[in-house]
Amino acid sequence: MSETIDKYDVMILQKLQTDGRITNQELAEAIKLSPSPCLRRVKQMEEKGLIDGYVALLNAKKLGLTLMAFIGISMDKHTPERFEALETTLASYPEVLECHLITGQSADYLLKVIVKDMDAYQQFLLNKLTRIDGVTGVHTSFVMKSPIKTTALPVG
Amino acid sequence: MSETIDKYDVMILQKLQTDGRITNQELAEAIKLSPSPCLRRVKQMEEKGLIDGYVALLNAKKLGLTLMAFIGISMDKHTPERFEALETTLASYPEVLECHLITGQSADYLLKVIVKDMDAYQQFLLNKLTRIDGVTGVHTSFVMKSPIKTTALPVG
DNA sequence: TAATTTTAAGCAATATTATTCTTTATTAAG
DNA sequence: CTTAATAAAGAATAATATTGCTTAAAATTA
Repeated sequence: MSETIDKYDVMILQKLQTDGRITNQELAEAIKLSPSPCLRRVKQMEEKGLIDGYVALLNAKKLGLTLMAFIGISMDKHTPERFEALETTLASYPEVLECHLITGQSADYLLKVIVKDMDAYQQFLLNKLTRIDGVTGVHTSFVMKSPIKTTALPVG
Repeated sequence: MSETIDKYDVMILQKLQTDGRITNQELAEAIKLSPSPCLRRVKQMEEKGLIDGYVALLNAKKLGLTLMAFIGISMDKHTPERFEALETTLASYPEVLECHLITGQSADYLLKVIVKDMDAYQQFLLNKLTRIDGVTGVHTSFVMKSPIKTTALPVG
């Protein structure tokens, strides 16, 4: 099992992180390799799980999703049951983009949430988040702007 | 200028947010439309800016990026110059995936950072972050796990 | 409601692109 | 060096995207 990532693989990954719909021919040209070995490398990295998948990134503002927030959540008990129940419930809410279990004294979970407006946020908070068992504290930070926003991981 | 998003567009966006490399034929089939109007809709939404782009999502763990952190940053002065300088500097660091200007008393900025290990994190903190002009406080929360992690915005 | 206009879908032909197989080259080990 | 293994290149075929044209559906007006 060759777990080595050479310079060609790195270049492929960098390109695909920027343009996930680049044609194999263009990709091959960009990394100075012919199409067939280029495609083989891509497929191998997909199978290895290095590439999780391909997605379209949408423009939140143009879709009317103007309010983003990071929400710190504190729990009463730190039991696996509490955590699992919370995670399952949150996973069913499409406005929750991310949920992270974090270290630190101020919160147990950190959520990234996106909604239409402040009214929708209020609905989310009152009707969804604060109704989850075990949630004792909620601290919201609204996003005013996001000068850096990338899905590209630092490779190489 | 038709700013209306109908049910076909919604279905297209939902599909593309899950599989950005789906073929136009498969996409057309999925939304029950023939390939040519399907492609036309996709192109239109790309031009309108509803679709920002397409990217490959990589597996951080398999790339050896095992440590993710959210970092709250406090600034001495809240002047545009300070903010711009910080943002420009941060944008040059590939380990910084996101940078958000946020509301709240605990921090001015919230960063999402990914690095190889704790040693790399220390290097980032000491050699990069804390050396930026105006940074008075830094509070780190490490990510233990991320049960929810999607780039798909709630459409429709 | 009927006629008209507008808008979008369907169809078919062409151009691109992906994919596979075979051959050739490069690299590593003995 | 020679041999074996690995990967790249090339060429042929299959799949897909793309375009222009025709037809249908929807919306508007009289």
